[in-house]
Amino acid sequence: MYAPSTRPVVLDPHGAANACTHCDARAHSVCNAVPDSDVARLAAIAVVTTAQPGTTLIQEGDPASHFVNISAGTVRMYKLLPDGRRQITGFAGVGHFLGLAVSSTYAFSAEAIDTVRYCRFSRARLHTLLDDYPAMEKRLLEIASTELVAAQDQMLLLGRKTARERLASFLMLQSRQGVMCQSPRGRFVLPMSRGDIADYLGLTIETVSRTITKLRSEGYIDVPSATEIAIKAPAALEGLALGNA
Amino acid sequence: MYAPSTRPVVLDPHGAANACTHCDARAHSVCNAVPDSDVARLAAIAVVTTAQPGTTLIQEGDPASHFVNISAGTVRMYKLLPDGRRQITGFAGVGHFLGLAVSSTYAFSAEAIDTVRYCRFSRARLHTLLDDYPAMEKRLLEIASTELVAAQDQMLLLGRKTARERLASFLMLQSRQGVMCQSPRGRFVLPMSRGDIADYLGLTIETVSRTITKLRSEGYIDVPSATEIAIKAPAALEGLALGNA
DNA sequence: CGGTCACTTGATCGTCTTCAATACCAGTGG
DNA sequence: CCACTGGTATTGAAGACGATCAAGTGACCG
Repeated sequence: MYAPSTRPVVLDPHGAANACTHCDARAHSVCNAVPDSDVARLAAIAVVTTAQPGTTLIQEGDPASHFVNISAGTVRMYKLLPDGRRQITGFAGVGHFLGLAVSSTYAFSAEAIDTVRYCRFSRARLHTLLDDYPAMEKRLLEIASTELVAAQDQMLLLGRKTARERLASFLMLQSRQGVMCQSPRGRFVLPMSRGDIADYLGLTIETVSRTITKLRSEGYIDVPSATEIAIKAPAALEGLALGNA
Repeated sequence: MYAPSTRPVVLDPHGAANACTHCDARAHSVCNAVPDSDVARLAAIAVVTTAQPGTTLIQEGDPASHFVNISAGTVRMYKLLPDGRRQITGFAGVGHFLGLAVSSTYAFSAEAIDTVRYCRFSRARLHTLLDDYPAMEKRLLEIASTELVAAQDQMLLLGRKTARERLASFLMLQSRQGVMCQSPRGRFVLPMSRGDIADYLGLTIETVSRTITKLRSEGYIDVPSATEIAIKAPAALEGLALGNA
């Protein structure tokens, strides 16, 4: 059904329509603004692609010719300074929509963290669709607003929180997002490396590692493996995230 | 023409229509999506208000019942931690639009820095207008996207730049925005206090003050008075902002 | 003038960074 | 089965940048 590699699968309208109808991301995404009956039109302009870990989906400064919708995996969005310092502005998982831009070029880069399946839409084609589905436009505004709220939270974190509070905030956020997919209560997998976490929280790898170790030794969390986290005291950790000592 | 105090001036359609037609903010704002001929409809739902310095226009957590459009003055948007730490997420000047929210409550607060004149629109009423003017909806999406790009830049600043680089970035940004209104080349007025700048850049008042002094003594800028800045070496300062030593 | 308030300047302190070494884990090949 | 390798994570010690605490300056205003 889906393309196993980077080969697009768009030319068979029925197959493609099914691809959209049964897409894991559809429920959480822009696409749900299009009714099932018309989903073929959406499918007709979507190019389904798979990206291996480390692949660049969007490159800062490139012409903003496409939108991207994630249907599996996790992506990191980031900006770089000329000397290589990196700030990760967010992680995008299933259902997330990338590529909103005012100017003609992308303002950030996006890379696959693990194996990522996604749909590419030509900007121009999606815009013509938008005229027929005002609900979709409203949905885009909703998405942009949500991102804006998240960005403001992140500014508060980066500007005013301590390393400890940043990690607490981050782990609580991940646990909330992980809950949808992961099974055991309060336990989840971090798809990103310590380096990614550091560049997301405005810290160094060492500080992230030390702080996680400390939170573990204090009984807030369990760390079964480097990529797994279990939150043992969610309320207390949420308190930490908000600055309660 | 405009209300001199907090008294709304909406009931005279012709007066109100003129208020919108000749509004300083119209050219830069959402309102330019509405044609001159229909501007009365916009004016009919706008409540023009004046806020004294320090007044709260929007309170984080309150029901998000209104949109706000600034027609004169400057506003600071911010978020607080329970213990009082503050992060200013942005400054909004003439033409800026506030109040985008997904949830039913505002995600941030907004206060007048100087005397601010603004229009309030009921969320519900503006939404009905939006159905008649899809261009206005597009404009809102554009605005949200622009804000998002600015937010990402600010995350890079807060997470990865030094105090020196933050001040350089901030001054360059202010000079760009000031250019529209201020007369002499590269010279402008900062409407906000050192404390506001500090809370915007994730620093303390002392560090802001010291860093400005240093930039002055190094010949990058002139500081005729505490609220005035003249940029003497724009290119070099832009370089600083991007990390060139 | 005396008061307040914002800003500036100075001295000390602490958190996080930097530099460096070690541990760990998965994969590969002897 | 175990040594070897490369990459990632952890831990340790020293250092730096910005925060904190504290005093001093200047402008505005009754």
